[in-house]
This record gives sequence, C-alpha cells and structure tokens, in this order.
Amino acid sequence: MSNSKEVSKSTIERLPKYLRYLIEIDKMGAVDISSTTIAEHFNFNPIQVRKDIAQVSKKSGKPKTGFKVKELIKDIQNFLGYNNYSEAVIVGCGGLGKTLMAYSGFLSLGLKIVAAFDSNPALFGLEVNGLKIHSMEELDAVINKTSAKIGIITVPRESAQQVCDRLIECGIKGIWNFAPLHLVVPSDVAIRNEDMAASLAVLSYELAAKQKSD
Amino acid sequence: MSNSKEVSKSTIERLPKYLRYLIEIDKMGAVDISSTTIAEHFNFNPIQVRKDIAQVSKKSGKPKTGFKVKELIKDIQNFLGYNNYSEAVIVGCGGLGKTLMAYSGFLSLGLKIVAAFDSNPALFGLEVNGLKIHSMEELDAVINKTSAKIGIITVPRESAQQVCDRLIECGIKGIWNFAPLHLVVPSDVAIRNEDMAASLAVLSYELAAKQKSD
DNA sequence: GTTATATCGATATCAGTATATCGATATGCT
DNA sequence: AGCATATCGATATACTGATATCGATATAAC
Repeated sequence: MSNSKEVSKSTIERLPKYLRYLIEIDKMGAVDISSTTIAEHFNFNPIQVRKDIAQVSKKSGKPKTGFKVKELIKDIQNFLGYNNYSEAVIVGCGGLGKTLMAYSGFLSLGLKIVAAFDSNPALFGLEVNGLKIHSMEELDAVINKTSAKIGIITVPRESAQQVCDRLIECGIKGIWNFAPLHLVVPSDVAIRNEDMAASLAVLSYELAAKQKSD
Repeated sequence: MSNSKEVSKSTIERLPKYLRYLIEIDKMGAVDISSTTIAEHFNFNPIQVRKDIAQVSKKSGKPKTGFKVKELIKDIQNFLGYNNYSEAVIVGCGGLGKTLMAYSGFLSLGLKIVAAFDSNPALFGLEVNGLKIHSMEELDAVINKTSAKIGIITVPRESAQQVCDRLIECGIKGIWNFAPLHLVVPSDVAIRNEDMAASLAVLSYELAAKQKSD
C-alpha cells in the first residue's frame, strides 16, 4: 500500500467532527484555530487533537495562534475524500431505508446513493427522492451499470446476511449495515455494523454508572 | 460505586451481539456452546469471548463442552438490564424520529419510548405508533409525569444542542443523539453520539485501504 | 477404564491509543 | 524593542484492551 501512514480508526472518527466545527467557525469569520480551542469545544485532549491534525495535514501550526481554519478544512476534506463522491446502493426501502434515501447530507460526505432495491413487489417502480426502487432480481444488472462499491443494508434482520452475501457477489466491497445483527464478511470486504443494540447497551451502562455515583 | 467490576465499552458492545446469536441457536435446540464456536461465528478471538463472558456470568464453563446456552442468555440479559425496561422520550418527529418510534425492537432491549415531541405545530396531537406528539412547551411537564431518564434526539443539526440542553434541564440523564453533530454534555450526563459521518468515514477509509491491497 | 483432546480460566505479554513532559518559537502586549 | 506566554511538535510514559501461553480438567472416543 505504497507509503501513506496508517491512521487509526479513532482518529478517523474524530476528523468529521473537527470538520463540522471548523466549517461552522469559518462561517462565523474565524481565521485561526488552536488545537486547545478545538479540544475545549469537544471536551477532548488538545494533544490528541494536535496529533490527529498532524496525520492529515502537512501544514504546521504556529505557536500562539494555531492553524489556519480554511487550510485545515481543505486538508481534512481532502483526506476524507469529500471532494469526489463514491457511489452506493441501498437495499431495503422500509422506514429507515426511505429516511436514508431522503437524507440530503450524504453528498457532502462524499457519498451518493445511485440505486435502491426491495423485495416487496408493491414498491417496484416507486420513486423515493428521485430514486426508483428496483426488484432484487435486478440487483446484479443495475449495480453493474454503476460504479457503486458500497452497499447500504436496511432490510429486516432475517434477510440481512443473505442480502449482504448477494451484494458481495455483485462486486460490492463495503457494507454499511443498519439491520439489527452483526454481519460477517470476507476479509477483502469492509464492513460497518451500525448496531443500535450495542450502542444502547453502552449508553445504558454509562447512565447506570453515573446514576450510581451521586 | 460499591463493588461491581468495571466492564469495558468494547465488551459491552459485544454482549448484545452474543445475546442475539445465543437466542438464535437456543431456538435451534442448542444446549451447550463454547467460546470457540461463538468466536468463529463472529470472527472474533475466542479468548476475548471467554473474557467477556467471565465478566457478566459467574457460571463457569466446562472443558470440552463450554457454557449452557440458556444460562448465558439469562446472565447477559440480566447484565444488560433487558428485564426491566427504562423509559425514554424522543424529540424530533421527522423521518428518522418516526422510524425509531415505529421500531418494535426497543422493548426487548429494555427501552420504552413513552413520549414524543416536535417543534412543528402541524404535528401536535398526531399519533405515531400510539405515541402522541407534544409541543416543545410541554417538554418539562410531560417528562416529569414519566420516569424517563433517556432522551433520544432526532432533530435537525441546528437545534440539536439546544434541545439537548433543555432535556438535561428537565432531568434527563442519558442522551442518545442521532443528529449529525457531536453533542457535548455535563459530566454527570451520559451521551452517545450516533455519528453517521464518523461511521461512514471509517467505512470509506477501510474500503480504500482494502482496495489498495490487491 | 483408559487415553486423547477440546475447552476452560488464570497469568503474562503484546499492541495500540491516549496522555504527559519539555524545549523551541512566533505572537501579542507593555 | 523586549518580555511573557500560548501553542506547537517531538519524545517519552502510562493505560487499556487484545492476544498468547499454559496448566488443569471434564468429556468423548475407544
């Protein structure tokens, strides 16, 4: 993989947060920003912020003032690939699926949903936000007309793994799973399980812990 | 905080996954299960699985056969508090809000949404899945009629932090945030930021990394 | 009944991330 | 102009979670 340094998952999760903040303060006229100030805003550690920045930006900050807001924005956007978008398909046009299809924010995150599928014949041909819903039979054909490499799964739990497998057969290389189960994929495929049960469990545990100490 | 051992966030995130799997194989008639088998199913490390289990179950596994499926299920459910549910309120009844309100799976995760709010007068009084939508003015009054400690935020980005602050004023102690920004809360409040941008960034990065190495 | 082995649980090691330390320096202030 | 200081970047340390090692043992197979 040529040369580019490994960047940790945790760092990558923080970068979009910094970016949103920077864009906000840029709008408000800020020119310079220090890692200290960023850190204070998020309740993060300033050293961590500085190290995160160092990994995606070659511009070095200046003592006393910090970094140039606009330069940082560019560097982070560039690193995250927000300039040139990737195509994605979505399978499952129920409540959540439709919500995601209607979400206008993906484009600015470098993601463009280019096709939608569902197994329910009642939905075939319907349009959600300009996206026609295709049958599952058309999966292969439609995907291959696009350059989509990401598949978003918003089907019920029972069919999710099967849908996942089919997407991979169709050449999909990254799975963004919203179904309530942990999908398993071959090692050459990237997977992100958006597990609400796991997330809620952590929240509840932390809530309980904080309640205890008062 | 009395005695109960600290359990790591990572462990807690895995527990619901184990649980779903165990319930599934229990239905299929499995009586015993080994950490090895669980690990294989998820592509996890068996030692990790065993350590996770050891933290929530006092029952010890037997060489050669492993653990009793039904006992494990009970212990994990008990640890995660899936028996007695906590109440939650939701603020923001747009697409995502409605989807969450309609989701029937929360009850089995120990969560019950007991009230819904929105700032749009056109929605006041409407019912979604048996939940009446209240105005934001009623926030305090309605919350205090419940024992809700968790607030789910599904409002647009612009108003999210403000909504968060108000919920905390009303006595909410845990925030589950689905708005696309990183909310900051006082240290006695638990927060879970469901940050899709962060999540997508990780997926994209891993996808790019895997694409590179072929 | 004996033996081979899968699995457990405890302890030790390793890896990766977060935090702390510290010298250097550019800027703002007097 | 000179001084005080906030911030940087590099290096070092500490912490946390993941993985490896290994002896003990219950079970399955023969």
